[in-house]
Amino acid sequence: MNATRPTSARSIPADGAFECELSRGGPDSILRVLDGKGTIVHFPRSSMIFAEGETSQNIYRVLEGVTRSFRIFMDGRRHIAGFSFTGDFLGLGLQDEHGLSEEAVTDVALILYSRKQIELLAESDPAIHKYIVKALVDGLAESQSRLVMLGQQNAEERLAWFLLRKASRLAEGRPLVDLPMGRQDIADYLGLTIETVSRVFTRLKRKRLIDIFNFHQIRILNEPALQSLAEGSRQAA
Amino acid sequence: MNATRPTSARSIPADGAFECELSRGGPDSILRVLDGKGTIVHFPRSSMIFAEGETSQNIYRVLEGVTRSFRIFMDGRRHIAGFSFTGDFLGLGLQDEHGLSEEAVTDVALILYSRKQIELLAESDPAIHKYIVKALVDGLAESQSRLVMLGQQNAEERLAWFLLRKASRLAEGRPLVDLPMGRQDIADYLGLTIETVSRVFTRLKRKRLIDIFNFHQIRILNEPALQSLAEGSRQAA
DNA sequence: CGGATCTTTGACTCGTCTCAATGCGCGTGG
DNA sequence: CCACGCGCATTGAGACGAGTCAAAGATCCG
Repeated sequence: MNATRPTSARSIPADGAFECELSRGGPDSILRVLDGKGTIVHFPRSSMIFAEGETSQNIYRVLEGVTRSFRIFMDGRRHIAGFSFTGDFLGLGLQDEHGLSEEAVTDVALILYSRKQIELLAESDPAIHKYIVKALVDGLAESQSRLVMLGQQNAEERLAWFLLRKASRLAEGRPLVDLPMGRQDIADYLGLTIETVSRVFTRLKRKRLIDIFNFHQIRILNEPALQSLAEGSRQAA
Repeated sequence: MNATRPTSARSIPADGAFECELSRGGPDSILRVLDGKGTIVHFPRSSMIFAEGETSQNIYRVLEGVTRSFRIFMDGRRHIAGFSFTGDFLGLGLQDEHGLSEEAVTDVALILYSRKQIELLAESDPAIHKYIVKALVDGLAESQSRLVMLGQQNAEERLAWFLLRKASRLAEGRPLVDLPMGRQDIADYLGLTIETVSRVFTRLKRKRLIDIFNFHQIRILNEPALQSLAEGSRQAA
């Protein structure tokens, strides 16, 4: 509704960080085809990138920063469907009326493609098609994992699961976790309240499993213990 | 582990129910290509269809009956990922090590394809490829819906959600719900305990929202009320 | 009919939510 | 530069919903 409109800016050319991004691990050579096809746009922290239906028009790819996709309900609750980091696509698997909006958690730079553009590319290039299918399958696997988490885990297990996931994401191997999002974001993502999240952070700190520098910087002190917490009852028999 | 092996039977030819099935609504004409390619197998109620890794070898399609895909954890808990009905594919989006097993809820008849078979077909026929991608996207949408359910809804809302889903599934429009699965199955699917499921059934009955003939036959008496319960806080603001 | 299996119901416990107050960090303006 | 206020995070007390444990009822099938 009252969406903060993009701070336009198709100025910045695809250099520097962009090139660097494309060479991040994985089958990104495939995606080099997308170079120069899109338009770069910037959004300030907490601004809305798209609301609901707009998704069907465009597809974005994160260049820099973090975003959240979410939905707000009548009673004011918010469900966060996921966070997207550098390299991730936004709106890939979503059709028209999904009701998912996207906001910038930090200042972000995105590349914008038209859906048509992507679809044509996918049809002409089987490698791209394959990549997109893989993204969908991965997304499905991710969802399955979260379904188990939400269905079976308690607050402590959920947060451990979350921390480990972000740790491997942002600092390969190193037990330092950067959490650009706030406590409320984490709560809405894990299906908890902000108070519970906060309490569990404190509890994990008292147990010496983690150390909290500030709101956004966590160090994992006892990774194995955290791991077994996160896996909890999740390990298949 | 102690999986009940299939009652073999590749005897029954693809007639009757099969033909009928293929003409059920939707883009099933596309799937006619799959006719005669697969092998028909039968499984008795509660027998295991495949366990974990086997998924990667074959892909099944339900001809008749209902199945559940699930995972068992160390502590004995079971998470049900979903139920599959006539026409559904089993193991489509799953790669190798998903840890999902599949069991027959009722006696079932399945058509079995090799994954290779499907992949070749998909490569040669873009319509099939498109169909599979659509199945993946739909699966993702389904998962998103369940994530909201598990993250935000209470027991009553979850059961209402479940009943309406099954109602539309098995008896288009008519408010009669057939539940081939037991209470424990429903509980493991909704992330509740069997006792809670049972209590909520009773509560909905006392509220005159539903009527319970027997364990497996439910009539929806007040669909709008059930609907608003199911949507609860789900309605987007 | 009898036993196995599944469901329902009840009493109690425990975890998370709710409501409310306090604390902390940071930017703004005096 | 400090004081203030604002937004966010933390902490506490109490309520409530779902889980647990236990027992009684249904239902199915031999």
